[in-house]
Amino acid sequence: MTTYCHLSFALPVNQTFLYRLPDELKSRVKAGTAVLAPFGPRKIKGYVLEISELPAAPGFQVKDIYDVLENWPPFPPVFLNFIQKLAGRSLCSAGLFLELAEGPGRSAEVKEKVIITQKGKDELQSGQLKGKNRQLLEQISQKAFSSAFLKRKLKWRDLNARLKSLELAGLIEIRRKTRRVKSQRISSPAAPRQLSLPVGFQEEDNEVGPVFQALAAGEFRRFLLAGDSGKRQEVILKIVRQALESDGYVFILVPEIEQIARWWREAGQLGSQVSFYHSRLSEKKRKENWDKIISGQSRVVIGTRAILFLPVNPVRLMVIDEVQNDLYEQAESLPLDVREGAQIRAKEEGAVLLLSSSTPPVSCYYLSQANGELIDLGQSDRHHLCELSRKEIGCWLSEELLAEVGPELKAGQKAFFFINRKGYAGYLVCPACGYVPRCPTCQIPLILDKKKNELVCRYCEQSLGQLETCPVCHHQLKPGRIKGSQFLVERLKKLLPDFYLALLEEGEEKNRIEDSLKKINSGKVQLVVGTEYALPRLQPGSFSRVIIVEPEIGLNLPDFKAAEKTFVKIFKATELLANQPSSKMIIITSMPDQPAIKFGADGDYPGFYRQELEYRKLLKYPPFSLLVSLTLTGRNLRKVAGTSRCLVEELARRFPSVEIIGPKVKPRVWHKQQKEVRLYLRLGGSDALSAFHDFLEIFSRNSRQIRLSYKILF
DNA sequence: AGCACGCCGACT
DNA sequence: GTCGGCGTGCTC
Repeated sequence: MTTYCHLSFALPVNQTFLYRLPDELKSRVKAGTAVLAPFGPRKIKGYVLEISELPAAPGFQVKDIYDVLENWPPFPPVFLNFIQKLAGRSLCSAGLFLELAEGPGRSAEVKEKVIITQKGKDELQSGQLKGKNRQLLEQISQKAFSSAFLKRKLKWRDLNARLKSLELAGLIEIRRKTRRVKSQRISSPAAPRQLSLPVGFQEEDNEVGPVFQALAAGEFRRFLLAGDSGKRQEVILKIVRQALESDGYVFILVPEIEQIARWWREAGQLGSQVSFYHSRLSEKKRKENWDKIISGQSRVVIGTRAILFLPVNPVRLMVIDEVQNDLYEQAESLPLDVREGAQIRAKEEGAVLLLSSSTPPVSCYYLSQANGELIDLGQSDRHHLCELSRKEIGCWLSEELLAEVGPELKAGQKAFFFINRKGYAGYLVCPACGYVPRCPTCQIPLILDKKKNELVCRYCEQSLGQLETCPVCHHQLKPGRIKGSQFLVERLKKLLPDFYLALLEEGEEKNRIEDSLKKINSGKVQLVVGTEYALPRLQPGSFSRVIIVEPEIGLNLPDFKAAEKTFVKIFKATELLANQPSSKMIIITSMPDQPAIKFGADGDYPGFYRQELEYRKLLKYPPFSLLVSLTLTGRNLRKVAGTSRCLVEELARRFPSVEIIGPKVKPRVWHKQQKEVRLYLRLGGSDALSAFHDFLEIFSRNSRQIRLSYKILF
């Protein structure tokens, strides 16, 4: 009998590899242990998923594990199960996720310095070196650099091979320094106690009774908490307190780092057992918070998706705040939706999953209601006025602005202009022939950025300099009808010169944004212009006027959630108004009867929900069908495209009822190393999902060099 | 991913 | 013949 290990690497290879475990390492290796193993010509870190005794050697050559890497504390078994489930669902290697779960300084870091030798200097001087080798030696002739720096600076594919051969020739020396991090002196996590909730909590008439019961039972259950944000906050804190009565952890998940702050203030009443965690913490802070969480000193963790990978156990409650936010779906580093990842963990941990939003996704609300998972706390009454104006924004500014906003500002009130487009104008147009400059790769109209004086593509972000005249008929190009934030700022500064103005949008300098927010909160700045970026950053209830400019621009996008997204934005903007009769919301739009706009303006979620559900039913969109977006990635676009065609054929054969939309090449792909092709699929219902998943798993295993991932849209 | 290998065209 | 620039296949 020989002992073998199944290793998973943090590589885009969805497969485990078998190694022999030498006797002298046996005592230090368990499932989850990080080890160093030979892999082709390299030696890399891998994770032990399984240890097994096999009587005979398998039919291929098996190498030995080389060494054990420090990792403390070990991953809890429940956590490892979660990672394996996650990997199975994402069609990718568990090692990729386990790497995310490594705390600060869990394993040793290797630093390489590349130094020129005397022989190297001589040969450089004598001029017998040519080409890339010469360039490389010249680079390091004065000062030694790290190999990581050279990789960044030179961007050569064959850099490592070159370094190796030059080292062998004795022209350079590579000094390797392993920075062994001190093993952490944190106390090991306490063993989970038997869950014991106080008996007195069963308030039958309380709407959160079922949540308390699920917590007590310690089994997975999901709830959607809808309704007014103030009430929700209160209820969530009550549930968190209850969960803390037991031993485990509570995770509060927010869509972006900036939203941690709000929870941090609220959770203050829970005392010192609260920590926050996200991917952009400084090394020191990360270590500090990590230690607090792992040791169990902090059992409430507020943070972004990074907290999904905290290797602690047991987790009793997971809250997903702002569950409608599509940042959860767009998580670039994850091959699946964060919300689905959280659900997989909650299931594994036997935790309660609490989805929370004042504007839940329509399909989420529908399904929760159908499954008895809905807790709707209801909306609070709105007291503000609402006005819809069909005027064009330029007209409105010159005719009504001073009457509407001027007196408010003089009285010390604040006004917020919401415009969801950056730049000066949405496009340029030739007044004579109608020519519109477009992005040569993405084919969409270019945005005029007056500040930088250039035309920018909002898909691929490339800028194309300024274009003064029409290339067809040489007339002067004019800004088009759809205006952006820069236009608004320019006009407002002219029309209301006595008041300070702040612009809040993505891409502004971080310090400047922070400064602006401080001045807005202190009342020094009374006039705010912002895009979607501004909505979660401004204080709710702090404005007496909110003016929404042309919210309809997103409605034409080919996205079944376009209306829902528009509704949510308007709803969020109304929440910025002080809830009193003197407050007023003004929407400047050419579609005042559009349901998303109308119901958004009234802050009427039930109204919008009923209307939207009707459309979804008619068009067979979620929740009345299962919509999946499927992505194929790889180095070679021809291969990716070929595989996608093959996949479409196979799908059509095996799942005749599945509707296939696409394939489409993603517009951004041209600028990335990895090429991407995307398909949209409509499955009949969720019962088809597991067969679909199994098929994809086999298909992905058979198509090497291509990565597959799919997200369920809802 | 990262590495080796192999093919090809450009340039001595 | 040699160098650099890809594309391709493989890793227990």
